[in-house]
Amino acid sequence: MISLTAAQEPSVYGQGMQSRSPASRTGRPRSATADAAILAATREALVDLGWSKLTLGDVATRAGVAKTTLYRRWAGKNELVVDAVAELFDELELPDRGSLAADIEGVVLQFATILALPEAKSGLMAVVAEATRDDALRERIRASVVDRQKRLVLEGRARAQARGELPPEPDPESASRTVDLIFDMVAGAVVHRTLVSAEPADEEWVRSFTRVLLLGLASR
Amino acid sequence: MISLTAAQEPSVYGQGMQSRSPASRTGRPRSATADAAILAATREALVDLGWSKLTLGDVATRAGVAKTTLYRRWAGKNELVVDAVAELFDELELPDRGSLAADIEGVVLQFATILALPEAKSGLMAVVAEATRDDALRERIRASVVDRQKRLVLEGRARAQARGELPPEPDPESASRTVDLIFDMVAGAVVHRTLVSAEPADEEWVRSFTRVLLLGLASR
DNA sequence: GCATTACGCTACGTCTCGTAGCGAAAGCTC
DNA sequence: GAGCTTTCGCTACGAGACGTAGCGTAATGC
Repeated sequence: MISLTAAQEPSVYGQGMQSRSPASRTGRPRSATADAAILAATREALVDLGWSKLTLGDVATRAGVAKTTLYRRWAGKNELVVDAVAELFDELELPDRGSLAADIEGVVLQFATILALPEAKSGLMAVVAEATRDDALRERIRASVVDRQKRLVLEGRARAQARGELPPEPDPESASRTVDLIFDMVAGAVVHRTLVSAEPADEEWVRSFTRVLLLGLASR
Repeated sequence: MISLTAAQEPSVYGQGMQSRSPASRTGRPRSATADAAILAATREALVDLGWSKLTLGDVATRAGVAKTTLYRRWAGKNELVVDAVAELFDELELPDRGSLAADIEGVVLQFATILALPEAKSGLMAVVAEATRDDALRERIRASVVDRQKRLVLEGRARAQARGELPPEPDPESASRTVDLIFDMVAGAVVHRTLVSAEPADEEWVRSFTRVLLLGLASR
């Protein structure tokens, strides 16, 4: 994550996937410390100010860097916030609790915990809203946030099929659609519960949700 | 917040539920035409510019009113967009198609159709994001958008229980929680599918989703 | 008529934006 | 070390949006 070296040439905006090019360019390298400080400052500003009142100038001051440094690394507010929020999802993992139900409950609870953070709440939804009009931004979100979640669904699904808890799907086409459906149901429900209903997705709720989801998937 | 007229009398910001006070105040009444023009212009601007680049000055120009008129009626961008988007959900209704599955599919499809509109996509999520830091705004969204959807869930549920398609729940407490759960699952899944996955919530998807949901709810 | 309120218009200070230019700092290669 | 390259902090700038104030005028009720 995070660049500091860059994509190809001098290093266009953002990080995306830095190739860690062996031909380390000449010149003064970008400060990795500054990157960390900027992203941390962005999350801090999200908590204090929220999305709409967050300004890049303020973030620069909090991070102790010049405003121009921000503009050299990120194209704008959207990209910066995506990267700042994406780091929150780094620790997301799939625990092996022995049963599909327990595994799902664990993951959903992790997701809910992250989403309960004010910096995730105000930041993530705002960039998703912006992404409706910006394909590059949506792709950035997909790569750094969504895919990481989706991988957990795939792993959990494979594990459950190995256990015999879910029927194996022969048709890869329909299997892919099923994964997409599950993913939208899980992530969507947690997001809606947390942001729109503004109620905590606590253990009790997660248990109820998991039960409905699994019963619906199993009985086919 | 702000106040140029009084607190109660004249009818504070927004329309929310204007009491249509019988004691119609003296003085020149507010133009209802202007209200409609402003909200329509707001939706138009959402389509053309998106949330972040939408300015109140531009909306005023599109609507053919003075900028000051906007500020006299709405506290800011958030409130204005909520009202503009809320009108899109006016036509939401629960069709009686004979079975619970068909009813749900109908409602979900209606919801998905509205959410596919660019003015709904970019506007709704943005205000939801802002509402994480503004209780009054969240309440405004709840009253003008969410509750209208939730009522459909309640109606559909009652109808299904009358048909015997769902077990009646004796405990009102747990019944309420179940409705909340269903609501978060339905609305959340559609929103996530449309905005994050950026795939259309078409008939095929809605059928798959409804089947999983109903199987999960019925087998208890 | 008179009081009251809404409207359109203009003008204003303030803030943020995003960029440009500069000298200094920090790496690498030779 | 010398020399090259890139980044950094800093300052300054025009452009644009914000939200408000003030004015004269229009539309209602008494």
